[in-house]
Amino acid sequence: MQKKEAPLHNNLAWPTVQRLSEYLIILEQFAEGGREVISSSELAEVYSNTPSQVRQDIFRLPNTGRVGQGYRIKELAEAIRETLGLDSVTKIVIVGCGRMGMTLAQHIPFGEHGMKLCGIFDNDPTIIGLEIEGTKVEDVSILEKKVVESAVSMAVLCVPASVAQELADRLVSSGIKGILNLTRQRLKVPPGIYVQYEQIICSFMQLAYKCKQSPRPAPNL
Amino acid sequence: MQKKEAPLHNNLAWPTVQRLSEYLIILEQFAEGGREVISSSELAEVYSNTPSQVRQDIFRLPNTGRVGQGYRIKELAEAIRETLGLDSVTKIVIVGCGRMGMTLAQHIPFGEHGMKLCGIFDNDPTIIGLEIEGTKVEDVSILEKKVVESAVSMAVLCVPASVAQELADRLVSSGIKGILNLTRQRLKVPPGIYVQYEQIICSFMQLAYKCKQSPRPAPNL
DNA sequence: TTAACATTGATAAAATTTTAACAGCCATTG
DNA sequence: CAATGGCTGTTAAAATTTTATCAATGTTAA
Ligand SMILES: NC(=O)c1ccc[n+]([C@@H]2O[C@H](COP(=O)([O-])OP(=O)(O)OC[C@H]3O[C@@H](n4cnc5c(N)ncnc54)[C@H](O)[C@@H]3O)[C@@H](O)[C@H]2O)c1
Ligand SMILES: NC(=O)c1ccc[n+]([C@@H]2O[C@H](COP(=O)([O-])OP(=O)(O)OC[C@H]3O[C@@H](n4cnc5c(N)ncnc54)[C@H](O)[C@@H]3O)[C@@H](O)[C@H]2O)c1
Repeated sequence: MQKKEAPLHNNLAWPTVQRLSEYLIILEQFAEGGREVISSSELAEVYSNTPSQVRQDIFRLPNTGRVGQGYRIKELAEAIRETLGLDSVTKIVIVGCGRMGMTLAQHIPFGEHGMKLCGIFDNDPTIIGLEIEGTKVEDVSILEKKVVESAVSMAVLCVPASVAQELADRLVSSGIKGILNLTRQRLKVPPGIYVQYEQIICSFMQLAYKCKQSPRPAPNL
Repeated sequence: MQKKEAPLHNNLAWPTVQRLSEYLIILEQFAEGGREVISSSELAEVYSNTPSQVRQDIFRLPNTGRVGQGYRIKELAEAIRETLGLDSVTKIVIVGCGRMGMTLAQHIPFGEHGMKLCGIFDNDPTIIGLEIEGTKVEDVSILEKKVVESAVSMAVLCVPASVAQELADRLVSSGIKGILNLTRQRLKVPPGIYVQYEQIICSFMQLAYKCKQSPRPAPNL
């Protein structure tokens, strides 16, 4: 069975993109544990879907598995990164360094995923100047300057909702390409600029819906 | 045009559930602003989808809009909450009160969404006893006892990945129904228990993929 | 060397989700 | 009071996504 030439337009289904990003986390964990090869059924077992779906998701990726053998974990991870656009260093900035912004700065291993944190901004004088994981918090007044200078492509918004749109506008006019918006404010952006919304409370609601499907089980201590 | 009787089994499509939870956030913001009525096209404009999809999503909900008039925001919000399973108070606990756990405790308005935070647990003596937004951090050794006592139905895991599975097991054996897992550890749980995974880094990756579709625009200051 | 085995790559069928279309209803206006 | 216009509820069609299936292939063991 021959692998077809890679499709010109790597246009993946959105659900596939979502799963691929999660597979990557799983693959990295396996790799850390020293594992070299994984099969679609093992990955499906961990992810809780089917081997068929895993193969279908991986099908479009440039890298090939070995028929009968499974996938080389490192190669597969690299193929996913490349396909998602994380092959070159993706520059990002954090805007708003309160509790949330600081947690992200300290805790998300950007480097491990082909991204580089190259700026943290706030407007609170007591926060400006703090150094977090090697990055100094800067005054938000120089946001545009820094974003343009470093050709930053993505930003995370962790400011109060009331100023989110204003900062989004400033980011967009500085040439940013995508915004990860953690505030509750829905943003208006021009076409060609992408916004990804993320609300933990929504995950709770979705979980509540799942839970509603069956009654609370009895404790089993 | 007659509204059909409510379907017996309110089995919503999963993408619909996801959108409904986001509509709710939007509706709450409109309500705060004093708005009383909203049309499917206005909601679609803010959410960035189509009026048709909005109507299709709302279609199965018990509450009715007024033909020609739009939806009463409060009624619609209430219908969504009810459908998602947030009509009665859903009890939740936070497990792990480091940076992430603390941010959630302080920042997520559980009460506004039909949920009640009724416990925060950690194993660090310097953290145990702290009071966060009116809830004391307790020793994780009494986790099972408290979960059973209060009939808690959902938990958020914000502990190090290395202890995530162990704590998930303890939660499950205490009768928990759903786990919102913020750690990178994929969890094994028995059937009938639901896990919702949430990784901000995955949102970044998904955003990177969106951004890859077109080149970075020139700044426009 | 050959046969058995496990597992992918690929395709086709099934299922789900989105989009489109429009009849019917309610408020408003003259 | 009748006509108009806006917008929902509902259905059906289109598009997308998931699932099933199986030939092909490298590996291992006899
Ligand atoms: N998506 C989620 O799940 C989630 C969870 C928690 C919080 N949040 C949201 O994240 C945002 C931040 O939350 P937080 O807990 O960090 O709040 P916070 O108040 O601790 O932090 C906000 C930060 O923004 C800074 N700021 C205010 N105005 C600014 C401006 N004009 N320019 C630059 N910086 C500015 C403040 O100085 C502060 O440091 C809020 O909108 C909150 O609702 C989202
Ligand atoms: N999903 C995301 O987007 C995201 C973002 C940031 C962090 N995280 C994850 O969230 C988790 C916590 O991150 P953090 O920044 O809060 O780390 P942290 O180290 O600040 O907090 C971990 C807390 O767990 C407590 N803990 C350790 N062992 C425990 C046990 N057995 N029982 C109870 N409590 C215990 C520690 O005392 C500490 O307070 C980590 O797994 C991290 O990877 C996820």
